[in-house]
Amino acid sequence: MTSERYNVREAEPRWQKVWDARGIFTTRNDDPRPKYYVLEMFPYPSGRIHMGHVRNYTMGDVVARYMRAKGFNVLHPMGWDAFGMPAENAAMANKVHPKTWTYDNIAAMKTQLKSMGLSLDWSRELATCDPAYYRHQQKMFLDFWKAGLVERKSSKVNWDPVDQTVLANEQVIDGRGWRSGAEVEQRELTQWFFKITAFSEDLLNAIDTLDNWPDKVRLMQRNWIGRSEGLSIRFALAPGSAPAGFDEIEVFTTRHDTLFGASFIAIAPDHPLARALSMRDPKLSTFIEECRHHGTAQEVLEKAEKKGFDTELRAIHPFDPNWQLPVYVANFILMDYGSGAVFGCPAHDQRDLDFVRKYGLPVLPVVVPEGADPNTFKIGDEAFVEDGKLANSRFLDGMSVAAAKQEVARRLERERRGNRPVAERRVQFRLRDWGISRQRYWGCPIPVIHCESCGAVPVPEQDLPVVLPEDVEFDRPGNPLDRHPTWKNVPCPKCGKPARRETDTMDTFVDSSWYFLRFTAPAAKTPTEAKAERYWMPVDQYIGGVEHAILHLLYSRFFTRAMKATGHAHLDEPFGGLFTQGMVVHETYRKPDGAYVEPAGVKVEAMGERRRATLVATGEAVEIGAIEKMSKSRRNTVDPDDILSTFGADTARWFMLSDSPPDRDVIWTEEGVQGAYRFVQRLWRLAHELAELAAPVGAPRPKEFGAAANAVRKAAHTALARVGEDIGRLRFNRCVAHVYEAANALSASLADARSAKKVPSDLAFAFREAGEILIQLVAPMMPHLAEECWAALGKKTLVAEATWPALEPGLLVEDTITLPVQINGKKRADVTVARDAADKDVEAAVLALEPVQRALEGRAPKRIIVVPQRIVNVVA
RNA sequence: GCCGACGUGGCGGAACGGUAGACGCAAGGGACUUAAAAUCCCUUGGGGGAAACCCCGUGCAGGUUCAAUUCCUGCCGUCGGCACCA
Repeated sequence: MTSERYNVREAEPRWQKVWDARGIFTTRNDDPRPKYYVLEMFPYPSGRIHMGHVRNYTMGDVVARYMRAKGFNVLHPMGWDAFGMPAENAAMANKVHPKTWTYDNIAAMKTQLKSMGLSLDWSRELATCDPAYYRHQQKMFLDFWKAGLVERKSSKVNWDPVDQTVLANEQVIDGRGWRSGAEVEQRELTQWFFKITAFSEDLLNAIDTLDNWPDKVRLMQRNWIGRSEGLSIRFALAPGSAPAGFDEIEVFTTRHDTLFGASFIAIAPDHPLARALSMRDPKLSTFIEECRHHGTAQEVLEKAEKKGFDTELRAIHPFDPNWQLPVYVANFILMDYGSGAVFGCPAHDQRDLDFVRKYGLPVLPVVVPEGADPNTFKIGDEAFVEDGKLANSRFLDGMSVAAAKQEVARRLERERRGNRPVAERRVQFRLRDWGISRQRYWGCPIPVIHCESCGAVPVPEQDLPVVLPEDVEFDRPGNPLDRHPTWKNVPCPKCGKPARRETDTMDTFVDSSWYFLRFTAPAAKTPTEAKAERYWMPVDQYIGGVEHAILHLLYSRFFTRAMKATGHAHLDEPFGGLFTQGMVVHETYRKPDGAYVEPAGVKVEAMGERRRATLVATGEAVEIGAIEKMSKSRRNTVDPDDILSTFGADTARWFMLSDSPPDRDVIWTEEGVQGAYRFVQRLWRLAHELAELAAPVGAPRPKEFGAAANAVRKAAHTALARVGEDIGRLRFNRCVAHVYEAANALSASLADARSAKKVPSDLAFAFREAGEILIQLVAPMMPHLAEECWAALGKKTLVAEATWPALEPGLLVEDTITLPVQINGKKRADVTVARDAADKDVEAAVLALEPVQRALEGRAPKRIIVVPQRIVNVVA
């Protein structure tokens, strides 16, 4: 028995050095073994890692180390999502250059990540702000352009009229600019777009092939793409009142069955007709102006009060020339979707219903529930959106919704006006093209030169990369590129006349849409290197936060397709397996005056069942508040550095894996960390105790095992089987539980052996075998401790390089099994039978049981359900 | 507002439709110690009972089933995303 303790601070750097020196995590592209590519979403270099990173990278590292032990050539790289707004904000606030700030942060975070003992191939490190990276992005932009996947068009941005600058959605707070406080306006800018909608159908269909993605993410992506089949209908405008050039409004609808319930037509505030009308109607012009005084965020627009403006134009119902519908301009109609115009059927659409209640328009139900009387069926506060039978709809009466849609489409398709059908069936997607222009400095320059005679001209390939100029000032708002004298003004590559560079940079989502491809050959002179790309792609396991479930993943799926179309990749889907982890959350603490206090400054004590918190510095009582996502504003962050230096990487890693299912939030608690640390020490002691009683390394296997030895082996192999299964599914919290169970069993056996004073050779062998298995099970999760214990067991090799132990399945099979016996669905007894007992024999054994006899009171049972190997239920 | 998830002891959680609460934490009791820490052992969903054992319990209200934490419907609460935060 040893009274020493495991010195984490000494041991962890020591093992990290050993791994480094042997270069065991550097991955070769020409390794003959099967490949496995595991990747965690790369971090934004904010300056310090946070607990979310610790969790994310621990999970990936467990997978990487496990797959390495299973004999795969594992790629596990790391890089930096290094462009973005915070660097510019820091530049404005602290007068530090974005580049300096970013690279300092990278250096600091790299040190932190290294202290976590992650099995990363640092030789492949990349930063997206490095011209060596973004030059390839510029090249691909040009290739995409040639391939017809890039487009320039107008779109809306948040404009701060005081700062004269474009704002991100997060910089708009309650409709006002975050710095100036000025009311934000929408402004139209001509911007660059990637034509992601060219792949709408394919991006949607291919979701079905992503078997190793969470269902919820697949569903979210499907909904985001939002395919709907509907009808595009041309409503003629009543003659006389409409501005010149406008004689009809085209609407898109998926509810053409409700056409006879239509009460109005609504068009978007930026619909061409609305604009034309506003020229002659100052009131409408004011209304449209009001609509522009929102940010561009969808959430804000849809939460805003529904408002409309009656244009006094009238549209003619396609089935009845005498039926006229009012035309409104409405703030909830989006120009981006469909044709920017809808017909409103209030009885069967909640938003339309709310709208007509406000403006006093009629509500006529045209679909009624099966069996309801159309004459008495009334719409109250809620629209009827379910299936039913058509009513009040002339030739559609009595039809189902589906049949009515068919009939309406059939009739209107045949009808022609002005040499075109009045309606056409259309497939509509909610997905919009990807606007990539950002009016900011710290991003990848868009390699285009604007010339008055030649238009937008691609920068010639030999002039790539277009490098960001470093002599920029952030003393005022706006994009410094736009006011840079020499960088901006260049001759046109085509005609040589004075021209100017595109000063917009790319959305940072572009940077992160192909870094996983670049990792396969990070030094290649082209964006990718075909052989390496074919070998490594797709990423077998991608791990990151759910908050990226839609945008980042969808953009990456698009980008990979676009790279395939331009010869830079060979496949469509970049991520074979996806796992979305939950957040790290923590209790909040507040002083009586309401101010938040950091956990590091708070002492929490248990008072029996209750807990109370006090300030360490003053002893002042602090209120324990809600558990929330770690954030600076709530001051409930825990600095990974503090944890790593106090308890070590293994403790932090173990705790991150142990407490919650990885796809759910984990609550960081001081007690939990203490518990993890205790287990680190316990396992270290266990290894040393085992070493005293276990057979030496390489001892011959006994021919037979006694009961005690068998029990030890069984515990170890059971854990081995379960951990293997659960790591494969990333159920790390269960792996942890299995390790605890194995350790508990082994501790108990050791105690027995010690009190018996003599350890027979079969048991000594079992101790060695079980000890090695246990350490190997722990190794992916707590790699430093595992090396230390491995050495304590007398091994001269590294556990990081050891092959995963072989399972003996025979040890897991029992001769007899004990089945729970239920009476009327409630467990009342157990029955032990032979493993392969026939159902009949099981029934007989169950009927003989005393509690069953008692319950039956001499009657025959109504039914007996025997679920083989699981349970027996007697229905009395 | 729309889309998606989640809700189980004092706490984190476990449970192919089949024994609800594995495992950990906390708490209580005990051993060791001059004492504390560390360690080890025992108890621990609620209620009833001397005990055998019984009753109640997985956010709420229903439903399907021999059997529901699990499937279905509705509601309540919390969280994530909503296209310029990353």
